[in-house]
Amino acid sequence: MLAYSDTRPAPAARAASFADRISVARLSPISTFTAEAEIYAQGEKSGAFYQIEYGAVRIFRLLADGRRQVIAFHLAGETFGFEPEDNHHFFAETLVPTALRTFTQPRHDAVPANMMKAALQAMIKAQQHLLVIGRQNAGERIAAFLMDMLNRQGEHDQVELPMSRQDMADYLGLTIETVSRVLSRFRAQGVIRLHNSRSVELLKLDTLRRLATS
Amino acid sequence: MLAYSDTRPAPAARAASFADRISVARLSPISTFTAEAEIYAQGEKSGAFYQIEYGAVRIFRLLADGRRQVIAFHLAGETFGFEPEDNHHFFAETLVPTALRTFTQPRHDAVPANMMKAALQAMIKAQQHLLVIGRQNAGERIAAFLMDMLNRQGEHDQVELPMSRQDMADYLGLTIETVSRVLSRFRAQGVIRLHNSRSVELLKLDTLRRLATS
DNA sequence: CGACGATTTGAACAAGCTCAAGTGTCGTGG
DNA sequence: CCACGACACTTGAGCTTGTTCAAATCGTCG
Repeated sequence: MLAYSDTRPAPAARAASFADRISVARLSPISTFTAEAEIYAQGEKSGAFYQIEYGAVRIFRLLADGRRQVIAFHLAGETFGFEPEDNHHFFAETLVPTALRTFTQPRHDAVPANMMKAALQAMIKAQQHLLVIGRQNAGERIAAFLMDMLNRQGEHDQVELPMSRQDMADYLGLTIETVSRVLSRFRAQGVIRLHNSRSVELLKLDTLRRLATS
Repeated sequence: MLAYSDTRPAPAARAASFADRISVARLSPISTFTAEAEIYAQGEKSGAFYQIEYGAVRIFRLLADGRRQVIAFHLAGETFGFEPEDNHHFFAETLVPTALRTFTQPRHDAVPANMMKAALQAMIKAQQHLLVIGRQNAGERIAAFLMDMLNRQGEHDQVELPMSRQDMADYLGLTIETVSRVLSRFRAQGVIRLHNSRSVELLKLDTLRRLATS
């Protein structure tokens, strides 16, 4: 079993916050997935969205020649799967064993305000990520990624990575080798400590924060 | 006056489609801006969103050292300015003389479905752009950009660019020199023809399409 | 005509990629 | 309990793409 699943119980408080305000919450079924399982595929019929009870998910897109861009990672408590059309524009797969609560999208003319807000936050997040990928160098991208993961995990200086180096590389628009080299450099500089390849301790938070927002 | 404004009347049909379905449409005031004018700034109070009557707009973000990422360009008929919080996350500026219709966001619990759809489409667009910037090379990025502009302008093979090379570079995560070199290469290969630096004729659409989606 | 800003072109450089080999870790089976 | 194999990750060396810095050209406007 991956270190991630062992050390990180689902943050129940955060997980509940969204469902509480959705009237159909108690009707929503929960499905469980093994690690590396497909949740939906690009082009597939959409119509539902999902909240993660526990586990982690990657949303990504492929080019014809196999190049892959990971659009987002989602952790326990977060929601994903909103689509403007009837079909999914991306693939969604689990990283680790994962349970999802499925919500069916209202077919009415109006949409709950908190759903709108969740969608808009996903949009802002994607747009912020554009800056990282478009204008920051490898070190800055990794720093931004680590700070983002830290903020979402609520620990003081400990980050558990549910994804592989390849996933990180495909999220940050880098190669697996560059990701590895930057992490090694950070370790050599005393900026981080790697307990194992999926567990990072952030030793110099101010350095990382300065890099991330350069 | 820029060639863009001279040659491109506002596409009235498309411009009307959104406003028609918004009940407050007839109450919405219109404001006009000169070229290169600020519409709103990052951190500024938000609460309204905008539809372009005529003209064009860039949405962007800055790093401390001046690096800039253009998140999106918006043309006549399109909407922008949705925010999940009370403050703008980005800057919005006009590229050319522009008129905007301002809509005040409903403060209710529910949001019109078509507003949700517009927001989700902006999200998908940003996420698609991540793939371009994260995983495509300079030629592919320019090709994708030209095809996108073509699709939004409705012409058969003619694209008018309301933005400078610097804007294009900051949108595509490249430098101004690389943008210029790729365009020159495309011209040398007979893929495009440059009437002037802001007006492009697409001669080999299939080549561009293949590059863009490679 | 002349000047300014935008764009293009050239040459050298560097960040990150590719290809290749090495190291570590974990699960399985003897 | 230890050996083995598979796979993920790390490290190294050379190369490519796109950047940087610099200069030339173009277009527009007074």
